Amino acid sequence: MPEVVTPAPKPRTGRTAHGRRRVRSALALAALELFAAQGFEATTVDQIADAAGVGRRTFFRYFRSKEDVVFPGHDERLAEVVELLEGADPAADPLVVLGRTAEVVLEMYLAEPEVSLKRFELTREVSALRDKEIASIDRYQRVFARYLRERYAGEPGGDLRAAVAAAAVVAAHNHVLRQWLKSRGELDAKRLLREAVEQVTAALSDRRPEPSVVEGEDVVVGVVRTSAPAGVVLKQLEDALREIR
Amino acid sequence: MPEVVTPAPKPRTGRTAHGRRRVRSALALAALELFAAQGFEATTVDQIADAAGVGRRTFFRYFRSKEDVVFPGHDERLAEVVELLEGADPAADPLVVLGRTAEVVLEMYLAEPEVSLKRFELTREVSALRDKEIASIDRYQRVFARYLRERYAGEPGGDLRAAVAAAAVVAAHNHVLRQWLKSRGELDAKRLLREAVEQVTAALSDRRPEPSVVEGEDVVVGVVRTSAPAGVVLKQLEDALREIR
DNA sequence: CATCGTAACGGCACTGAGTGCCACTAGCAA
DNA sequence: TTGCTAGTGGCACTCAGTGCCGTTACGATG
Repeated sequence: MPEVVTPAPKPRTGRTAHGRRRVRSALALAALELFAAQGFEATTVDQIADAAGVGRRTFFRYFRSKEDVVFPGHDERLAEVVELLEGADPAADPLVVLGRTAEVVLEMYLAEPEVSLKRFELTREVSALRDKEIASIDRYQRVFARYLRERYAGEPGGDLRAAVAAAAVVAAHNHVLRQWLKSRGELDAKRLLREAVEQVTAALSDRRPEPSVVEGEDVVVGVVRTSAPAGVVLKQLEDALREIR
Repeated sequence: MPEVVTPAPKPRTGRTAHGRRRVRSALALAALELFAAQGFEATTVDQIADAAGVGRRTFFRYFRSKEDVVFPGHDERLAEVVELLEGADPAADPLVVLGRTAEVVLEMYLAEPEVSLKRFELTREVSALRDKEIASIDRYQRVFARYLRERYAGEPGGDLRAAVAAAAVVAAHNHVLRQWLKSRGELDAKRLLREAVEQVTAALSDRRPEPSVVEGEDVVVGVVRTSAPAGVVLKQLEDALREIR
Protein backbone atom coordinates (compact mmCIF):
# COMPACT_ATOMS: atom_id res chain seq x y z
CA MET A 1 0.00 0.00 0.00
CA PRO A 2 1.85 3.10 -1.19
CA GLU A 3 -0.64 5.35 0.57
CA VAL A 4 1.94 7.60 2.19
CA VAL A 5 -0.57 10.40 2.83
CA THR A 6 2.06 13.11 2.33
CA PRO A 7 3.55 13.94 5.76
CA ALA A 8 1.69 17.23 6.07
CA PRO A 9 -0.20 19.35 3.49
CA LYS A 10 1.94 22.39 4.33
CA PRO A 11 -0.09 25.54 3.68
CA ARG A 12 2.58 26.76 1.28
CA THR A 13 2.54 30.39 2.28
CA GLY A 14 3.04 31.91 -1.13
CA ARG A 15 5.16 31.14 -4.11
CA THR A 16 6.88 33.77 -6.18
CA ALA A 17 4.19 34.99 -8.49
CA HIS A 18 1.95 31.93 -8.56
CA GLY A 19 0.21 30.22 -5.67
CA ARG A 20 -2.45 27.60 -6.36
CA ARG A 21 -5.43 29.84 -5.71
CA ARG A 22 -4.14 32.69 -7.79
CA VAL A 23 -3.46 30.58 -10.87
CA ARG A 24 -6.79 28.86 -10.65
CA SER A 25 -8.81 32.04 -10.42
CA ALA A 26 -6.70 33.71 -13.08
CA LEU A 27 -7.53 30.87 -15.44
CA ALA A 28 -11.21 30.93 -14.58
CA LEU A 29 -11.40 34.68 -15.01
CA ALA A 30 -9.58 34.66 -18.34
CA ALA A 31 -11.77 31.82 -19.57
CA LEU A 32 -15.05 33.50 -18.68
CA GLU A 33 -13.96 36.74 -20.30
CA LEU A 34 -12.96 34.98 -23.48
CA PHE A 35 -16.15 32.93 -23.54
CA ALA A 36 -18.21 36.08 -23.20
CA ALA A 37 -16.22 37.89 -25.86
CA GLN A 38 -15.96 35.26 -28.59
CA GLY A 39 -18.11 32.35 -27.50
CA PHE A 40 -17.32 29.06 -25.86
CA GLU A 41 -16.51 26.88 -28.85
CA ALA A 42 -14.50 29.57 -30.59
CA THR A 43 -12.23 29.87 -27.57
CA THR A 44 -9.32 27.46 -27.41
CA VAL A 45 -7.57 26.30 -24.30
CA ASP A 46 -4.39 27.84 -25.70
CA GLN A 47 -5.98 31.26 -25.64
CA ILE A 48 -7.16 30.82 -22.09
CA ALA A 49 -3.76 29.70 -20.89
CA ASP A 50 -2.02 32.54 -22.71
CA ALA A 51 -4.42 35.08 -21.27
CA ALA A 52 -3.78 33.74 -17.80
CA GLY A 53 -0.06 33.77 -18.38
CA VAL A 54 0.49 30.06 -17.91
CA GLY A 55 1.23 27.12 -20.13
CA ARG A 56 -1.44 25.16 -21.88
CA ARG A 57 -0.50 22.06 -19.91
CA THR A 58 -1.05 23.87 -16.65
CA PHE A 59 -4.65 24.58 -17.57
CA PHE A 60 -5.44 20.90 -17.53
CA ARG A 61 -3.78 20.55 -14.15
CA TYR A 62 -6.45 22.83 -12.70
CA PHE A 63 -9.45 21.83 -14.80
CA ARG A 64 -10.26 18.43 -16.16
CA SER A 65 -11.77 19.87 -19.30
CA LYS A 66 -12.72 23.12 -20.97
CA GLU A 67 -16.27 22.70 -19.71
CA ASP A 68 -15.08 22.36 -16.13
CA VAL A 69 -14.00 25.99 -15.98
CA VAL A 70 -17.64 26.96 -16.08
CA PHE A 71 -18.55 24.69 -13.17
CA PRO A 72 -15.93 25.27 -10.51
CA GLY A 73 -16.13 23.26 -7.33
CA HIS A 74 -19.23 21.32 -8.28
CA ASP A 75 -17.81 18.15 -6.83
CA GLU A 76 -17.01 19.79 -3.51
CA ARG A 77 -20.53 21.11 -3.22
CA LEU A 78 -21.99 17.73 -3.93
CA ALA A 79 -19.78 16.27 -1.22
CA GLU A 80 -21.04 18.99 1.10
CA VAL A 81 -24.61 17.98 0.39
CA VAL A 82 -23.80 14.35 1.04
CA GLU A 83 -22.32 15.28 4.39
CA LEU A 84 -25.33 17.39 5.21
CA LEU A 85 -27.69 14.52 4.55
CA GLU A 86 -25.59 12.00 6.39
CA GLY A 87 -25.47 14.24 9.43
CA ALA A 88 -29.19 15.00 9.40
CA ASP A 89 -31.37 14.27 12.40
CA PRO A 90 -32.70 10.73 11.91
CA ALA A 91 -35.87 11.65 13.77
CA ALA A 92 -36.77 14.47 11.40
CA ASP A 93 -39.17 14.08 8.50
CA PRO A 94 -37.00 13.04 5.54
CA LEU A 95 -38.85 15.30 3.16
CA VAL A 96 -38.32 18.29 5.41
CA VAL A 97 -34.63 17.47 5.60
CA LEU A 98 -34.52 17.27 1.83
CA GLY A 99 -36.29 20.58 1.50
CA ARG A 100 -33.81 22.26 3.81
CA THR A 101 -30.97 20.72 1.87
CA ALA A 102 -32.39 22.06 -1.36
CA GLU A 103 -32.46 25.49 0.26
CA VAL A 104 -28.79 25.14 1.16
CA VAL A 105 -27.99 24.25 -2.43
CA LEU A 106 -29.94 27.24 -3.66
CA GLU A 107 -27.99 29.47 -1.31
CA MET A 108 -24.80 28.23 -2.90
CA TYR A 109 -25.98 29.76 -6.15
CA LEU A 110 -27.28 32.91 -4.50
CA ALA A 111 -23.96 33.41 -2.72
CA GLU A 112 -22.25 34.48 -5.93
CA PRO A 113 -24.88 35.96 -8.22
CA GLU A 114 -22.51 37.21 -10.93
CA VAL A 115 -20.99 33.81 -11.44
CA SER A 116 -24.37 32.10 -11.47
CA LEU A 117 -25.81 34.59 -13.92
CA LYS A 118 -22.84 34.41 -16.26
CA ARG A 119 -22.97 30.64 -16.17
CA PHE A 120 -26.68 30.80 -16.91
CA GLU A 121 -26.05 32.79 -20.05
CA LEU A 122 -23.42 30.33 -21.19
CA THR A 123 -25.44 27.21 -20.49
CA ARG A 124 -28.36 28.63 -22.42
CA GLU A 125 -26.27 29.05 -25.55
CA VAL A 126 -23.84 26.15 -25.51
CA SER A 127 -25.47 22.76 -25.60
CA ALA A 128 -22.36 20.97 -24.41
CA LEU A 129 -22.42 23.04 -21.25
CA ARG A 130 -26.12 22.54 -20.76
CA ASP A 131 -25.67 18.80 -20.96
CA LYS A 132 -22.86 19.00 -18.48
CA GLU A 133 -25.00 20.95 -16.07
CA ILE A 134 -27.92 18.59 -16.41
CA ALA A 135 -25.60 15.72 -15.62
CA SER A 136 -24.38 17.45 -12.49
CA ILE A 137 -27.92 18.23 -11.40
CA ASP A 138 -28.69 14.58 -11.83
CA ARG A 139 -25.92 13.76 -9.41
CA TYR A 140 -27.68 15.84 -6.76
CA GLN A 141 -30.92 14.10 -7.54
CA ARG A 142 -29.25 10.72 -7.15
CA VAL A 143 -27.89 11.71 -3.76
CA PHE A 144 -31.31 12.93 -2.71
CA ALA A 145 -32.94 9.72 -3.90
CA ARG A 146 -30.39 7.58 -2.11
CA TYR A 147 -31.03 9.43 1.13
CA LEU A 148 -34.78 8.94 0.84
CA ARG A 149 -34.39 5.34 -0.24
CA GLU A 150 -32.49 4.61 2.95
CA ARG A 151 -35.06 6.38 5.03
CA TYR A 152 -37.95 4.65 3.31
CA ALA A 153 -36.22 1.28 3.39
CA GLY A 154 -38.68 -1.49 4.10
CA GLU A 155 -41.77 0.40 3.07
CA PRO A 156 -43.54 -1.14 0.10
CA GLY A 157 -42.90 1.04 -2.92
CA GLY A 158 -40.37 3.01 -0.90
CA ASP A 159 -37.87 3.09 -3.74
CA LEU A 160 -40.42 4.56 -6.08
CA ARG A 161 -41.51 7.15 -3.56
CA ALA A 162 -37.88 8.07 -2.97
CA ALA A 163 -37.15 8.50 -6.66
CA VAL A 164 -40.27 10.54 -7.28
CA ALA A 165 -39.88 12.75 -4.24
CA ALA A 166 -36.23 13.44 -5.00
CA ALA A 167 -37.14 14.38 -8.55
CA ALA A 168 -39.94 16.62 -7.32
CA VAL A 169 -37.76 18.49 -4.84
CA VAL A 170 -35.01 18.94 -7.39
CA ALA A 171 -37.53 20.15 -9.94
CA ALA A 172 -38.89 22.68 -7.47
CA HIS A 173 -35.37 23.88 -6.73
CA ASN A 174 -34.51 24.18 -10.40
CA HIS A 175 -37.73 25.98 -11.18
CA VAL A 176 -37.13 28.59 -8.51
CA LEU A 177 -33.49 28.94 -9.51
CA ARG A 178 -34.48 29.43 -13.13
CA GLN A 179 -37.03 32.07 -12.20
CA TRP A 180 -34.41 33.84 -10.14
CA LEU A 181 -31.89 33.71 -12.96
CA LYS A 182 -34.43 34.98 -15.47
CA SER A 183 -35.22 37.86 -13.16
CA ARG A 184 -31.51 38.59 -13.16
CA GLY A 185 -31.31 38.09 -9.41
CA GLU A 186 -34.23 40.29 -8.41
CA LEU A 187 -36.61 37.69 -6.96
CA ASP A 188 -36.65 36.55 -3.37
CA ALA A 189 -35.59 33.06 -4.30
CA LYS A 190 -35.25 31.76 -0.76
CA ARG A 191 -38.84 32.50 0.09
CA LEU A 192 -40.10 31.14 -3.20
CA LEU A 193 -38.24 27.89 -2.69
CA ARG A 194 -39.51 27.54 0.82
CA GLU A 195 -43.06 27.89 -0.41
CA ALA A 196 -42.48 25.56 -3.33
CA VAL A 197 -40.88 22.92 -1.16
CA GLU A 198 -43.75 23.22 1.28
CA GLN A 199 -46.23 22.55 -1.48
CA VAL A 200 -44.27 19.60 -2.81
CA THR A 201 -43.76 18.12 0.62
CA ALA A 202 -47.42 18.48 1.44
CA ALA A 203 -48.46 16.70 -1.72
CA LEU A 204 -45.99 13.90 -1.25
CA SER A 205 -46.11 13.29 2.48
CA ASP A 206 -49.79 12.62 3.02
CA ARG A 207 -49.13 8.93 2.68
CA ARG A 208 -47.99 7.94 6.15
CA PRO A 209 -47.18 4.33 7.06
CA GLU A 210 -49.84 3.46 9.59
CA PRO A 211 -49.01 5.53 12.66
CA SER A 212 -49.60 3.62 15.84
CA VAL A 213 -52.24 5.43 17.83
CA VAL A 214 -54.37 4.71 20.81
CA GLU A 215 -57.25 2.57 19.66
CA GLY A 216 -60.91 3.20 20.09
CA GLU A 217 -60.59 6.72 21.36
CA ASP A 218 -62.80 9.45 20.03
CA VAL A 219 -61.53 12.99 19.92
CA VAL A 220 -62.98 16.33 18.99
CA VAL A 221 -60.80 18.41 16.72
CA GLY A 222 -60.99 22.12 17.37
CA VAL A 223 -62.10 25.15 15.48
CA VAL A 224 -60.58 26.29 12.21
CA ARG A 225 -61.16 29.33 10.05
CA THR A 226 -62.19 28.39 6.54
CA SER A 227 -61.23 31.80 5.23
CA ALA A 228 -57.66 30.62 5.23
CA PRO A 229 -56.29 28.80 2.17
CA ALA A 230 -57.13 25.11 2.08
CA GLY A 231 -53.51 24.14 2.60
CA VAL A 232 -53.29 26.11 5.81
CA VAL A 233 -56.52 24.65 7.08
CA LEU A 234 -55.26 21.16 6.43
CA LYS A 235 -52.05 21.95 8.23
CA GLN A 236 -53.94 23.27 11.22
CA LEU A 237 -56.03 20.13 11.32
CA GLU A 238 -52.94 18.00 11.10
CA ASP A 239 -51.25 19.90 13.91
CA ALA A 240 -54.31 19.68 16.10
CA LEU A 241 -54.60 15.98 15.52
CA ARG A 242 -50.94 15.41 16.35
CA GLU A 243 -51.20 17.44 19.54
CA ILE A 244 -54.19 15.54 20.80
CA ARG A 245 -52.59 12.14 20.32
CA MET B 1 -34.16 31.86 -51.67
CA PRO B 2 -32.45 28.71 -52.94
CA GLU B 3 -35.03 26.53 -51.21
CA VAL B 4 -35.64 24.19 -54.14
CA VAL B 5 -37.18 21.46 -51.99
CA THR B 6 -35.84 18.70 -54.29
CA PRO B 7 -38.61 17.86 -56.81
CA ALA B 8 -39.39 14.47 -55.24
CA PRO B 9 -37.50 12.42 -52.61
CA LYS B 10 -37.45 9.36 -54.92
CA PRO B 11 -37.40 6.24 -52.74
CA ARG B 12 -34.16 5.12 -54.36
CA THR B 13 -34.97 1.44 -54.60
CA GLY B 14 -31.56 0.03 -53.79
CA ARG B 15 -27.99 0.88 -54.63
CA THR B 16 -25.35 -1.69 -55.44
CA ALA B 17 -24.23 -3.06 -52.12
CA HIS B 18 -25.00 -0.08 -49.91
CA GLY B 19 -28.35 1.54 -49.30
CA ARG B 20 -28.74 4.03 -46.48
CA ARG B 21 -30.39 1.65 -44.05
CA ARG B 22 -27.89 -1.12 -44.56
CA VAL B 23 -24.84 1.04 -43.94
CA ARG B 24 -26.35 2.58 -40.88
CA SER B 25 -27.24 -0.68 -39.21
CA ALA B 26 -23.91 -2.22 -40.21
CA LEU B 27 -22.14 0.64 -38.46
CA ALA B 28 -24.32 0.37 -35.38
CA LEU B 29 -23.88 -3.36 -35.17
CA ALA B 30 -20.12 -3.21 -35.60
CA ALA B 31 -19.89 -0.45 -33.01
CA LEU B 32 -21.90 -2.28 -30.35
CA GLU B 33 -19.89 -5.46 -30.88
CA LEU B 34 -16.61 -3.60 -30.53
CA PHE B 35 -17.84 -1.69 -27.48
CA ALA B 36 -18.83 -4.93 -25.81
CA ALA B 37 -15.56 -6.63 -26.72
CA GLN B 38 -13.02 -3.94 -25.83
CA GLY B 39 -14.92 -1.14 -24.15
CA PHE B 40 -16.26 2.17 -25.39
CA GLU B 41 -13.27 4.42 -24.95
CA ALA B 42 -10.80 1.85 -26.23
CA THR B 43 -12.73 1.61 -29.48
CA THR B 44 -11.86 4.14 -32.17
CA VAL B 45 -14.10 5.31 -34.93
CA ASP B 46 -11.55 3.96 -37.36
CA GLN B 47 -12.09 0.46 -36.04
CA ILE B 48 -15.86 0.80 -36.28
CA ALA B 49 -15.69 2.05 -39.84
CA ASP B 50 -13.27 -0.69 -40.84
CA ALA B 51 -15.43 -3.37 -39.25
CA ALA B 52 -18.45 -2.04 -41.11
CA GLY B 53 -16.49 -1.90 -44.35
CA VAL B 54 -16.85 1.83 -44.90
CA GLY B 55 -14.60 4.82 -44.64
CA ARG B 56 -14.06 6.71 -41.43
CA ARG B 57 -15.58 9.81 -42.95
CA THR B 58 -18.77 7.94 -43.74
CA PHE B 59 -19.27 7.07 -40.09
CA PHE B 60 -19.71 10.71 -39.25
CA ARG B 61 -22.25 11.08 -42.03
CA TYR B 62 -24.53 8.65 -40.20
CA PHE B 63 -23.74 9.54 -36.61
CA ARG B 64 -22.90 12.93 -35.23
CA SER B 65 -20.51 11.48 -32.68
CA LYS B 66 -19.24 8.22 -31.32
CA GLU B 67 -21.76 8.44 -28.48
CA ASP B 68 -24.64 8.78 -30.92
CA VAL B 69 -24.25 5.19 -32.12
CA VAL B 70 -25.51 4.06 -28.74
CA PHE B 71 -28.64 6.19 -28.93
CA PRO B 72 -30.12 5.67 -32.36
CA GLY B 73 -33.23 7.55 -33.29
CA HIS B 74 -33.60 9.38 -30.04
CA ASP B 75 -34.56 12.58 -31.80
CA GLU B 76 -37.26 10.86 -33.81
CA ARG B 77 -38.79 9.38 -30.68
CA LEU B 78 -38.80 12.72 -28.98
CA ALA B 79 -40.57 14.19 -31.99
CA GLU B 80 -43.08 11.36 -31.75
CA VAL B 81 -43.76 12.24 -28.13
CA VAL B 82 -44.25 15.88 -29.02
CA GLU B 83 -46.79 14.91 -31.65
CA LEU B 84 -48.55 12.65 -29.21
CA LEU B 85 -48.94 15.44 -26.69
CA GLU B 86 -49.99 17.99 -29.26
CA GLY B 87 -52.69 15.68 -30.52
CA ALA B 88 -53.98 14.76 -27.08
CA ASP B 89 -57.60 15.30 -26.12
CA PRO B 90 -57.77 18.82 -24.61
CA ALA B 91 -60.63 17.71 -22.35
CA ALA B 92 -58.63 14.93 -20.72
CA ASP B 93 -56.84 15.30 -17.41
CA PRO B 94 -53.34 16.51 -18.32
CA LEU B 95 -51.71 14.22 -15.78
CA VAL B 96 -53.47 11.20 -17.19
CA VAL B 97 -52.35 12.18 -20.67
CA LEU B 98 -48.81 12.49 -19.41
CA GLY B 99 -49.01 9.10 -17.73
CA ARG B 100 -50.18 7.48 -20.94
CA THR B 101 -47.39 9.19 -22.83
CA ALA B 102 -44.86 7.87 -20.37
CA GLU B 103 -46.24 4.40 -21.00
CA VAL B 104 -45.75 4.89 -24.72
CA VAL B 105 -42.15 5.93 -24.13
CA LEU B 106 -41.59 2.88 -21.96
CA GLU B 107 -42.96 0.67 -24.70
CA MET B 108 -40.36 2.09 -27.05
CA TYR B 109 -37.71 0.60 -24.78
CA LEU B 110 -39.60 -2.65 -24.28
CA ALA B 111 -40.02 -3.04 -28.03
CA GLU B 112 -36.35 -3.95 -28.48
CA PRO B 113 -35.15 -5.48 -25.23
CA GLU B 114 -31.70 -6.56 -26.44
CA VAL B 115 -30.81 -3.08 -27.57
CA SER B 116 -32.11 -1.53 -24.38
CA LEU B 117 -30.26 -4.00 -22.19
CA LYS B 118 -27.00 -3.62 -24.08
CA ARG B 119 -27.28 0.14 -23.87
CA PHE B 120 -27.99 -0.16 -20.16
CA GLU B 121 -24.74 -2.05 -19.62
CA LEU B 122 -22.82 0.55 -21.56
CA THR B 123 -24.34 3.56 -19.87
CA ARG B 124 -23.60 2.07 -16.48
CA GLU B 125 -19.90 1.80 -17.24
CA VAL B 126 -19.14 4.81 -19.42
CA SER B 127 -19.80 8.13 -17.78
CA ALA B 128 -19.79 10.00 -21.07
CA LEU B 129 -22.67 7.86 -22.25
CA ARG B 130 -24.53 8.20 -18.99
CA ASP B 131 -24.31 11.98 -19.23
CA LYS B 132 -25.57 11.82 -22.78
CA GLU B 133 -28.53 9.73 -21.76
CA ILE B 134 -29.38 11.98 -18.86
CA ALA B 135 -29.37 14.91 -21.22
CA SER B 136 -31.75 13.16 -23.55
CA ILE B 137 -34.04 12.20 -20.70
CA ASP B 138 -34.09 15.83 -19.73
CA ARG B 139 -35.36 16.67 -23.17
CA TYR B 140 -38.37 14.44 -22.58
CA GLN B 141 -38.90 16.07 -19.22
CA ARG B 142 -38.79 19.49 -20.83
CA VAL B 143 -41.40 18.48 -23.36
CA PHE B 144 -43.60 17.09 -20.61
CA ALA B 145 -43.21 20.24 -18.56
CA ARG B 146 -44.02 22.44 -21.52
CA TYR B 147 -47.21 20.49 -22.17
CA LEU B 148 -48.32 20.83 -18.56
CA ARG B 149 -47.33 24.47 -18.43
CA GLU B 150 -49.63 25.18 -21.34
CA ARG B 151 -52.43 23.22 -19.76
CA TYR B 152 -51.95 24.90 -16.38
CA ALA B 153 -51.54 28.34 -17.90
CA GLY B 154 -53.25 30.96 -15.83
CA GLU B 155 -53.33 28.99 -12.61
CA PRO B 156 -51.25 30.56 -9.84
CA GLY B 157 -48.13 28.47 -9.40
CA GLY B 158 -49.00 26.56 -12.54
CA ASP B 159 -45.46 26.67 -13.84
CA LEU B 160 -44.14 25.17 -10.65
CA ARG B 161 -46.77 22.46 -10.64
CA ALA B 162 -45.97 21.67 -14.26
CA ALA B 163 -42.25 21.37 -13.60
CA VAL B 164 -42.73 19.22 -10.51
CA ALA B 165 -45.34 16.95 -12.06
CA ALA B 166 -43.26 16.44 -15.19
CA ALA B 167 -40.25 15.55 -13.08
CA ALA B 168 -42.32 13.16 -10.98
CA VAL B 169 -43.75 11.33 -13.97
CA VAL B 170 -40.36 11.06 -15.62
CA ALA B 171 -38.86 9.82 -12.37
CA ALA B 172 -41.54 7.17 -12.09
CA HIS B 173 -40.90 6.10 -15.66
CA ASN B 174 -37.16 5.94 -15.13
CA HIS B 175 -37.55 4.04 -11.90
CA VAL B 176 -39.69 1.37 -13.50
CA LEU B 177 -37.43 1.19 -16.54
CA ARG B 178 -34.41 0.77 -14.30
CA GLN B 179 -36.09 -2.00 -12.35
CA TRP B 180 -36.97 -3.72 -15.58
CA LEU B 181 -33.42 -3.41 -16.89
CA LYS B 182 -31.97 -4.72 -13.64
CA SER B 183 -34.31 -7.70 -13.82
CA ARG B 184 -32.92 -8.28 -17.31
CA GLY B 185 -36.35 -7.87 -18.85
CA GLU B 186 -38.26 -10.20 -16.57
CA LEU B 187 -40.58 -7.75 -14.82
CA ASP B 188 -43.97 -6.69 -16.07
CA ALA B 189 -42.86 -3.15 -16.63
CA LYS B 190 -46.08 -1.93 -18.20
CA ARG B 191 -48.15 -2.86 -15.18
CA LEU B 192 -45.60 -1.44 -12.77
CA LEU B 193 -45.53 1.86 -14.58
CA ARG B 194 -49.28 2.07 -14.69
CA GLU B 195 -49.41 1.60 -10.93
CA ALA B 196 -46.58 4.03 -10.34
CA VAL B 197 -48.14 6.68 -12.53
CA GLU B 198 -51.43 6.18 -10.75
CA GLN B 199 -49.77 6.82 -7.40
CA VAL B 200 -47.96 9.89 -8.66
CA THR B 201 -51.04 11.30 -10.30
CA ALA B 202 -53.08 10.76 -7.18
CA ALA B 203 -50.53 12.52 -5.00
CA LEU B 204 -50.20 15.43 -7.39
CA SER B 205 -53.76 16.09 -8.43
CA ASP B 206 -55.36 16.59 -5.02
CA ARG B 207 -54.19 20.16 -4.94
CA ARG B 208 -57.17 22.28 -5.82
CA PRO B 209 -56.53 25.89 -6.73
CA GLU B 210 -57.63 27.95 -3.76
CA PRO B 211 -61.19 26.87 -3.06
CA SER B 212 -63.31 29.93 -2.67
CA VAL B 213 -64.82 29.79 0.78
CA VAL B 214 -67.01 32.02 2.84
CA GLU B 215 -64.83 34.47 4.70
CA GLY B 216 -64.69 35.01 8.43
CA GLU B 217 -66.77 32.01 9.20
CA ASP B 218 -65.73 29.72 12.05
CA VAL B 219 -66.59 26.08 11.83
CA VAL B 220 -66.24 23.15 14.17
CA VAL B 221 -64.95 20.05 12.55
CA GLY B 222 -66.52 16.92 13.97
CA VAL B 223 -65.35 13.83 15.74
CA VAL B 224 -62.82 11.44 14.30
CA ARG B 225 -61.50 8.12 15.49
CA THR B 226 -57.72 8.22 15.99
CA SER B 227 -57.53 4.46 15.82
CA ALA B 228 -57.84 4.77 12.09
CA PRO B 229 -54.70 5.33 10.02
CA ALA B 230 -53.64 8.95 9.94
CA GLY B 231 -54.23 9.14 6.22
CA VAL B 232 -57.80 8.08 6.66
CA VAL B 233 -58.27 10.53 9.50
CA LEU B 234 -56.94 13.35 7.37
CA LYS B 235 -59.22 12.36 4.56
CA GLN B 236 -62.17 12.35 6.92
CA LEU B 237 -61.26 15.78 8.15
CA GLU B 238 -60.91 17.03 4.62
CA ASP B 239 -64.25 15.55 3.63
CA ALA B 240 -65.91 17.03 6.67
CA LEU B 241 -64.46 20.40 5.91
CA ARG B 242 -65.61 20.26 2.32
CA GLU B 243 -69.09 19.19 3.32
CA ILE B 244 -69.48 22.01 5.79
CA ARG B 245 -68.53 24.67 3.28
C1' DC C 1 25.84 27.73 3.01
C1' DA C 2 25.42 23.44 0.33
C1' DT C 3 22.54 19.77 -0.78
C1' DC C 4 18.51 17.18 -1.38
C1' DG C 5 13.60 16.29 -2.06
C1' DT C 6 9.50 17.75 -3.94
C1' DA C 7 5.78 20.14 -6.08
C1' DA C 8 4.43 22.85 -9.74
C1' DC C 9 5.46 24.25 -14.26
C1' DG C 10 6.36 24.46 -19.48
C1' DG C 11 7.01 22.20 -23.53
C1' DC C 12 6.83 18.48 -26.68
C1' DA C 13 4.84 14.76 -28.89
C1' DC C 14 1.01 11.82 -29.54
C1' DT C 15 -3.83 9.95 -29.89
C1' DG C 16 -8.28 10.50 -31.34
C1' DA C 17 -12.72 13.07 -32.29
C1' DG C 18 -14.80 15.87 -35.46
C1' DT C 19 -14.85 18.98 -39.85
C1' DG C 20 -13.99 20.95 -44.50
C1' DC C 21 -12.77 20.02 -48.98
C1' DC C 22 -12.42 17.57 -53.15
C1' DA C 23 -12.14 14.04 -56.39
C1' DC C 24 -14.48 9.69 -57.66
C1' DT C 25 -18.27 6.64 -58.80
C1' DA C 26 -22.82 4.63 -59.47
C1' DG C 27 -27.24 5.21 -60.69
C1' DC C 28 -30.75 7.96 -63.15
C1' DA C 29 -32.91 11.01 -66.59
C1' DA C 30 -33.07 13.35 -70.92
C1' DT D 1 -23.81 9.69 -74.77
C1' DT D 2 -24.03 13.36 -71.68
C1' DG D 3 -24.99 15.52 -67.65
C1' DC D 4 -26.83 15.49 -62.80
C1' DT D 5 -26.90 14.08 -58.13
C1' DA D 6 -26.23 11.55 -53.95
C1' DG D 7 -23.26 8.92 -51.52
C1' DT D 8 -18.60 7.84 -50.75
C1' DG D 9 -13.48 7.74 -49.40
C1' DG D 10 -9.45 10.02 -48.47
C1' DC D 11 -6.61 13.80 -47.15
C1' DA D 12 -5.49 17.48 -44.25
C1' DC D 13 -6.47 20.22 -40.47
C1' DT D 14 -8.00 21.92 -35.70
C1' DC D 15 -8.37 21.12 -31.16
C1' DA D 16 -9.17 18.57 -26.66
C1' DG D 17 -6.90 15.81 -23.62
C1' DT D 18 -2.78 12.81 -21.93
C1' DG D 19 1.91 11.04 -21.01
C1' DC D 20 6.48 12.13 -20.40
C1' DC D 21 10.41 14.68 -19.13
C1' DG D 22 13.56 18.33 -18.13
C1' DT D 23 13.56 22.63 -15.39
C1' DT D 24 12.79 25.61 -11.67
C1' DA D 25 11.66 27.42 -7.22
C1' DC D 26 10.94 26.53 -2.71
C1' DG D 27 11.42 24.32 1.91
C1' DA D 28 13.89 21.37 4.90
C1' DT D 29 17.97 19.40 6.71
C1' DG D 30 22.72 18.96 7.87
